[in-house]
Amino acid sequence: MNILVVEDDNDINHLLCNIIRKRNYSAQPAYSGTEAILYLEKQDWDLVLLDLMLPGMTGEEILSAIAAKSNVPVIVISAKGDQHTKIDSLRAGADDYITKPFDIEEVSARIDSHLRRYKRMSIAPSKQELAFKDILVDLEAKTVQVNNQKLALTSREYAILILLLSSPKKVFSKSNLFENVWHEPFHGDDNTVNVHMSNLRTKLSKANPAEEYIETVWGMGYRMKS
Amino acid sequence: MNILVVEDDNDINHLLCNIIRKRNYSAQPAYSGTEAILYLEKQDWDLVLLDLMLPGMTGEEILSAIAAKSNVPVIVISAKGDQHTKIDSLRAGADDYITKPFDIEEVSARIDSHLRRYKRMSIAPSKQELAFKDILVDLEAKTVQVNNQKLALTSREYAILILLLSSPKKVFSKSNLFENVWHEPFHGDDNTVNVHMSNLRTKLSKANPAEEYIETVWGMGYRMKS
DNA sequence: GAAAGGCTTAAGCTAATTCTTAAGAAAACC
DNA sequence: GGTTTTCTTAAGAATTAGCTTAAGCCTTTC
Repeated sequence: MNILVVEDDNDINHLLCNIIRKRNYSAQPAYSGTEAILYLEKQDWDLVLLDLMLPGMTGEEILSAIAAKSNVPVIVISAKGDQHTKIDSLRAGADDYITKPFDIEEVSARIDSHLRRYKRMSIAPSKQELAFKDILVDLEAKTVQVNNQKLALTSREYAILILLLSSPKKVFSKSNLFENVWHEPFHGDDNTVNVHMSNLRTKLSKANPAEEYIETVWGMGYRMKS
Repeated sequence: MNILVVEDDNDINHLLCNIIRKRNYSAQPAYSGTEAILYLEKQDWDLVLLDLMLPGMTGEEILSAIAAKSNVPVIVISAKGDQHTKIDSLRAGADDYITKPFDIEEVSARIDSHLRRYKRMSIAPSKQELAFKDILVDLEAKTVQVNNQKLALTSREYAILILLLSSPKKVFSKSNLFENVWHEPFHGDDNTVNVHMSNLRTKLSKANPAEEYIETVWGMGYRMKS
């Protein structure tokens, strides 16, 4: 779960990030509206904590800018305690409104509440895909297309492919693969990864003999071949 | 949009219903926990406003009873203003917590905010029917037709079918199914889903022996067979 | 409080995948 | 060229996932 914390005050931002990390979510601080917009464009977020009083932008501007970029839930955390601002923010697209000074436990509980709801509901929408060369993975349907042909992979092979595709430039060591696919520690004398990798490569190259998709980085591990 | 208002005080219940109707949603008053549960079983709701202090039930009992019946969002409206109760309620499943005496405009704005979010994310937004091959589901009447025959499904079977049909291409893992149908965390050694799936398949294929509707994706879960 | 229907659990069974092993081939390094 | 690492292959064993059935429990209904 990735949470973006938009707050210009350094101390408060830091405090909020700590609350989030204590609950084992990842927190990314942003200190201005423009910085926040950049982060929103760059990747998907599960929740935004937003201070309304940012330099150079009004609260409504920020809220509508966020709404234009994504439909991520937004919790406003603001020093403005008046009903007028609160109601306007909620009407402008905020999902919650907490006034400063805030109770840490309450912020934590509200974050959890929104994430819980969001998680429960994100069953249907947003199509998620991974693409690389002519490999196309539909993460929801868990199908793999190569060279316009459907590829039947076992769940292990699928897990390996997904992992490699998640960071195509990264070299994954065998122990790295083992931890992420098998969720077990790796014992150096194990040929299992080799065999699975071989099987995966065979299936990929059957679908498109002209391409080589996975390369071996000698002494290091494996990586998608770019 | 149907909103259930659970509040034993007649005047406040009436006031809340009026707020809701002013925004052109329909409001249904309930004056006790047991009455609320009955309404929850009888039909689908888009939102619940809930007073925590009801005769005969504690707040947490009500919240978990609601969670067991459906995953409708719940806004708690309570006279208890202490942080402890607030945080406990949010952790117990509430989506929002408003303290009495409340600001009418704020309640209104928060209702809108939750409905907006729910609508944007809900599984089958504003659709009254689901169709797939010759399966026809009437979501209002909760009836299922296959091959022009009415199919009598139990509530669990129905819930499973609805979930699968909501994203026919998506593979639903067992834990995924469990969370969405049973509203409980999944323990790996549980055979329940298997059995229900088997029963559902049997009923479907009795109605139309020629078709296979649900396919098993080995090691991943289940999906509608396209 | 008896009956019916629905739900869960347990057990046996089948099918599919995964692991292991090992030996020869191929590739990379020095 | 020799050494090391990695790849491939294949077959059998082991493991795991899934299916089905039936019995017992629980809840609802009358």
